[in-house]
Amino acid sequence: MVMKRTHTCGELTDKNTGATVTLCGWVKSRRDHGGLIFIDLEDRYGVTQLVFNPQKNPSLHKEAERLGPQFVICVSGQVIPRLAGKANPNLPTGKIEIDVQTLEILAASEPLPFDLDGDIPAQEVRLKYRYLDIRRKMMQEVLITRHKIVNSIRTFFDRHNFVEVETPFLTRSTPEGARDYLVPSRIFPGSFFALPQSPQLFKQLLMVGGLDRYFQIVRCFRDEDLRADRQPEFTQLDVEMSFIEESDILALIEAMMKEVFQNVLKKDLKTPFRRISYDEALKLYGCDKPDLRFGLTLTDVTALLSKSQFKVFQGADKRQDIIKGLTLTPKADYSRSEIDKLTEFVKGYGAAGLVTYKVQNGVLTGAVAKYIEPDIQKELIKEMGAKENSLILIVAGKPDTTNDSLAGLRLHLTAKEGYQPAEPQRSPATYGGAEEFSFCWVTDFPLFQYSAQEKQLVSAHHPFTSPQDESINAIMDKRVGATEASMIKAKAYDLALNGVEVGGGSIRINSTKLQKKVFELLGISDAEAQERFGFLLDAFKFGAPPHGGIAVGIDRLVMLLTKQENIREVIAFPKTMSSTCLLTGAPAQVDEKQLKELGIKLGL
RNA sequence: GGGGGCGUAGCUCAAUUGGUUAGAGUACCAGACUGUCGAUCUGGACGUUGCGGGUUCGAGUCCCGUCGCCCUCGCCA
Repeated sequence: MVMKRTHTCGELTDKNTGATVTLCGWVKSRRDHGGLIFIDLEDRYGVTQLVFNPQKNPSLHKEAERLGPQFVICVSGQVIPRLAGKANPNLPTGKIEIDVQTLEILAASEPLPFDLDGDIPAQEVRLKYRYLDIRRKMMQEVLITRHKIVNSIRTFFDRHNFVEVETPFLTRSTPEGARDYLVPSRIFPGSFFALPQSPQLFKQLLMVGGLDRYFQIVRCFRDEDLRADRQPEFTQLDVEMSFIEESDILALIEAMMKEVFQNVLKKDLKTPFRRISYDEALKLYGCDKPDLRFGLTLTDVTALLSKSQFKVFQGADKRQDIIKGLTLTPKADYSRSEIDKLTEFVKGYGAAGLVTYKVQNGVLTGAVAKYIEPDIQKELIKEMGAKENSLILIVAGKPDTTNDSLAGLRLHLTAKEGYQPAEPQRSPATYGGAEEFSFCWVTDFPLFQYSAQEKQLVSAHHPFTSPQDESINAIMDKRVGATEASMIKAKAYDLALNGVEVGGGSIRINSTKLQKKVFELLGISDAEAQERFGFLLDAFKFGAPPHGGIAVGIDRLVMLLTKQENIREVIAFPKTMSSTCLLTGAPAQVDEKQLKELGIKLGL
């Protein structure tokens, strides 16, 4: 194959002096002195300066005057050293320039809607002209890093004897609980495919198929409202293995991450990652994806403060409420308005309010301090590890909202205070961004959660998740009530990185009998189970090996490793917050003819 | 579905308690200029202040509605 260009715009140095070269690229800038014209020619590898000298070649110089920003050109010429003292030390190619002998304009360009080197334009503009946004260095670097990460992952799994298998996009809904994107069937009007929320069932079938070690880098689709770290279509590393246990999966992913960090970031990642049980995570951090880069842990003071006469707290334990809080030291100087803002913050999570005390002269002060009995005050200060000038922040209420709001408050305060240690004794040496990337496994998730909405137990993970061994007998032998069931732990695990959930998985049930029992507890009838995933249950009749796996969110992982604050930044063509594509205008209406063919009548 | 922020020239932003002709930088156009590298200098052109309504002598500014983008709660592993 004959390449048009002999070099890229980033590789020529004084070592190439004298060589005749051909370069292709975009005109980054033209500096026209009336006489000499300098062109910065750019491609994704770098920038090279071209010179047009009217005395050497008048007609070529005339041509160069026509060149505008972002014209695509191809030039041939000789690599010459720049004049003494005129080198540009900021460029790898700064010691040389190209004395152009031939110029071909491959494509002209209209003025761009925004400056590639200027301030980053509004999201509307970036997404509408995403191809121009991608021309920016920053975007290219992120996309290249993403490629390297994915490439490193593929190489890792290939070397460990995994087989990448593609699974269908046109399929049935999998039991993950999010809304499906539906695709109408033309052959069967009124019937629909669903785009997969994940390849969950297929990967289990691959285990039944004896493939033993499967992985896939695969697109998944969920029709839910978006967030800074959520897109309607996103990419997962999907993994499933047979004849393994939970610890095997964790170790595998740790090894993979270590390799990715080494290959892509040139950083040594410490393994094994920290492990924390779901219960412990909830207790100390109020959430199941704790950011362990810093301390500022929560303290449960339900028992103590329920005894108080203060009616916000009194009898909380009897109402099934909890009282938890955190202590900032030394932060008694928070102003009234700052505290009001924090109160508004927790109210955003549905908390009734925020009770705040300052510790001064060994006692609590603040608007509502007088309602707390002296002996309880003393005990509270002790339990919360507070000291002189500490600020104690307390939320009371339903467990979920209390934990949610305090987990949010913890992150909020940490960001606000710049990772300053609140209490070094209880959170040793974990402040100050000492750790750039803090992975942790959250294990021992509950198998079920009670859904108040449905008045029914639902799967915390998905219905094929195996309970832990000690609970299996309980489930099989006797009838398990709702409260007992909510105590059962699953062989399920999540991977959190800097407070972001980047993965999750489980060991699956491979016993038909146990699966039946779990469906029973979930209120799924035999008929319904057969209807929704009968094909999986059938498969399990024919020798299903014990198996389990995990899925890792590639977009989120790339986002964290490239220090981006939004998932859009690591996706070439992302959707807006309202799941539209500003570039193509999708979703869009379709021809009446298309609808008719699909048997669809709009009832808007 | 709820809460919040933003929307002014192609782009990034400004515009005093509501005040008279809505500015700046950059990009664009024209001209000048032989060592620049964010080139420089001179001049020019560029606005339905997202859209619709209202209050007012007067609205970019206040009110109501609506659309778009972003953040967040719910939702979503």
